[in-house]
Amino acid sequence: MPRKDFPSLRLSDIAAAAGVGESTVSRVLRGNGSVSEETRSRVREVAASLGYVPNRIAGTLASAGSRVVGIVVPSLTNIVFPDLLRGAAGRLEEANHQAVIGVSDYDTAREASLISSILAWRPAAILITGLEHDPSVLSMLKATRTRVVEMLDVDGEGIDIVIGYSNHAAGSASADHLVRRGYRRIGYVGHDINRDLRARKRIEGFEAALARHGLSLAEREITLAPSSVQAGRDGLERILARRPDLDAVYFSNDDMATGGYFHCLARGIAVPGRLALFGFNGLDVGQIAPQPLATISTPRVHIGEEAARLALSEEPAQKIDVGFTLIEGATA
Amino acid sequence: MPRKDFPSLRLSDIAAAAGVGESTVSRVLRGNGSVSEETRSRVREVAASLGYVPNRIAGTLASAGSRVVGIVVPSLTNIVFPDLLRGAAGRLEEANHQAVIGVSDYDTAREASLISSILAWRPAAILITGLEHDPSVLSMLKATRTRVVEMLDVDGEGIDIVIGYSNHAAGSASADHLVRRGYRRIGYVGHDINRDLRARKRIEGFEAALARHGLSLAEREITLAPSSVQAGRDGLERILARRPDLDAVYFSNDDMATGGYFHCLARGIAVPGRLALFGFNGLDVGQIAPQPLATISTPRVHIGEEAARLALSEEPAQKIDVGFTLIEGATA
DNA sequence: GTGAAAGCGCTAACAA
DNA sequence: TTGTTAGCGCTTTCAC
Repeated sequence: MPRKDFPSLRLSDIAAAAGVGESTVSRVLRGNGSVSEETRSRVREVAASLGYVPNRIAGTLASAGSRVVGIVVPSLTNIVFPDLLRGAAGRLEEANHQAVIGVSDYDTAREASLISSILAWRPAAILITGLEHDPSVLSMLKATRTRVVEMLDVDGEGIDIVIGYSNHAAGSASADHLVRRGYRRIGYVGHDINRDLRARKRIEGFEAALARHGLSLAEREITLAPSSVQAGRDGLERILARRPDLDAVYFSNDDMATGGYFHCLARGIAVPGRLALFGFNGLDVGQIAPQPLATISTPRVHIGEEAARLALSEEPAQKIDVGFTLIEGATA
Repeated sequence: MPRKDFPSLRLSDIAAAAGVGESTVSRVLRGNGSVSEETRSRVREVAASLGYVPNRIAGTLASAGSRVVGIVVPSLTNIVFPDLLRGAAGRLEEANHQAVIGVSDYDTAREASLISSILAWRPAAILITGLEHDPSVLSMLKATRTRVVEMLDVDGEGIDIVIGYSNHAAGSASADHLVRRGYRRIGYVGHDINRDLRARKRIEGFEAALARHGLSLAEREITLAPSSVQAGRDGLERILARRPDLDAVYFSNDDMATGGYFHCLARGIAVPGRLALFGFNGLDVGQIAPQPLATISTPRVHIGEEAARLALSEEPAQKIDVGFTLIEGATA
């Protein structure tokens, strides 16, 4: 039964026990400054034996440089964001920094409030997704002059550092591919694009490319819910009920497309003979399926890693397009 | 181009600008203490217009009560842990707390070091997974008297609060189910059980139950890698190469089982006629497949939520078994 | 209802 | 190489 206000060991306790001054203990524990080998080991010993855990709150306040990095993601349901976190957390740990996370649930107001409470910890940097934010975010970030990295998108203006890929271009590339393969009656099965702005940019890019080919989307089916395998399966069923003549369907992402693929398997719809399927993300599950999913793969873990690295760097503001890779797969 | 050491606005700046004392500003901003409506609104206005963001580092140091909760998970690759985080992060946000996360990569030494650095932030509580930890973890946690919640497992001794399910019992229930259905030549396809101790407890429970039925595992195929769809597909292929006569395979989790299912689809192996498949976790993807996967579903988001709630509560140490649900599915 | 002042536990000059 | 001391920005008595 732990208690909250429990006077834990302080630096001065260690100093007293080791018979040295506080600053000496501080030097030893932080490994800087010069301390004789003898005192050094004695202090370490005492600290360890007493189970001393330095108070970083005090340390940070005194040194005005926190080792915290805030990360705000819109969701944890889609594996894309855990991937991003994984990359970032790994790098941060190497650099001896701590990740404070927030989940905005694709809500810009909530994102703003999460950012504001993270800012209260005076983080060394803050990592967020996308380029569209509540106006207050911009002013808070500018005012605190915190290093900011915006991830996963390059279609627009960034605040400081931007690293990602063009969702618009990814959508276009998907359309070009389907058209090149001869598909003409193409439908779209998507999830809530009012909230997921990157999915929206993809379908916009997709339609723009179709238009360049003199085509347009034959039908669209949009679920007002987060993306999921279930939503993809149901969405495909509904769109086919309305337009049984579709020859290809573009999905808002791989989860959705996997659901669509399952629908085809269950109903005996030949893929891609009767219907082609195209996703986005390049998830493991889509690639291991009996027919690897045609999709676009993105280097998510890498983006997280680089975002963390840049966040802690002194590099100037910049926009980095890491690109994407079209996977031909076997469903289109 | 943000700079690190930038003298941000302090409480005293607001106090000066509003023409009141520091303590008054503090009272207003924290909404306690009595302040006249007039001063209150004036202070708020000034603070807002100047874009003041309180420094929680200083606040926490002064009040000795951090609003940080540490969470250490072994991985983010398996959606189970993001689910846990999602549940916990939601509850923490409601309670105005911040989540600091660490990813241990199933390494107990790294877990210990993550816990120790999180402890340096004097968190209100710390959430970890499983009941097996480096001995140092126990002593650190005891020494700091931090509230601890261990999640996802109840098979063993806990430190403080424990919330999860019995992996051993889940394994046993899976075996009982397969045996009841008439399967006798049962194999196991698993991932690195030296690191994933909960997967190990499941297969131990599974074998114990088989033994009670007078049976034993016909064959086992273990990949020394994290679980994945790919590993499951490859694992099933290998185990069948050695023992083509298996009539059922138990997988270490649903990702693995999904891979196995894909292998069967690709090779035209009739499921469950020729081979039954059984997983663990009850993931979305397994349930939406043409044949819903036989598996055991666990309330992961709920565990995360409850863990967060309990972590911030004053409840006594306790162990909560939230149980699990066997999903018959159509693959066994 | 409000302000002054004493810390919270550490770091970082500055001395010695 | 080591100790002393003045803050870091806030919260919290304690006066008024």
